[in-house]
Amino acid sequence: MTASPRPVLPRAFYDRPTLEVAPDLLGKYLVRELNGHRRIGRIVEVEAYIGAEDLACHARFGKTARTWPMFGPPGHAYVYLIYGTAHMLNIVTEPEGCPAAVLVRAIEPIEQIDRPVNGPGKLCAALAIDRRFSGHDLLLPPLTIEDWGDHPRRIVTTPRINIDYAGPWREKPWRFVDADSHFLSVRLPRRYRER
DNA sequence: CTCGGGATGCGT
DNA sequence: CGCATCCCGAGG
Repeated sequence: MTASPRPVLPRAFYDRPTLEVAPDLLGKYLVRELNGHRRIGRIVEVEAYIGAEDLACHARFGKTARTWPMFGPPGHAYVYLIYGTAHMLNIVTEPEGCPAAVLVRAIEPIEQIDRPVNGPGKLCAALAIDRRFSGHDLLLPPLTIEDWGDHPRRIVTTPRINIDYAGPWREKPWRFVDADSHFLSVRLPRRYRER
């Protein structure tokens, strides 16, 4: 049993302030078409990276051979490799010229996914996403985001993961998670898991 | 906890 | 060019 395609998120969805787009991405469906199949995961954890002033955002180096997609139009992918082992999928937000993006950190496996996806590198591996997707338009196959009309019951914010170097930006509550998901990359503190 | 892994941006 | 650094993951 295979789900049919649903509406792909339009450009206008991404062309908004990053702190609005990020929570709205929770509950949306990341769809990777490969070999005639649709590998699908429900987005459950994201982080916002906003502008050249944000010391955790790669845009702090300006527009470079790596970071150029963040400076382009919204609704495109920015993908990079870190630690030589893990690819990171980011979703470009804000109007062209405003460098910002949302890192997709975890998805819930829905279809055709055969390994853990509770981390940004693991989900890229499971969906066969690498730097060749950097600059890809997310309104077009083989990588899109669909709206299936579902919404998380509870969204919780926390500081972003592994940005201890980012000074004053370290504490900003720019990580957004579906508090009821069992597929997060880092577990929520107990006080958020109850209820 | 350690540590591999490879690209990247920057100082030279 | 060298090299410190990095939005991680696997393994112990």
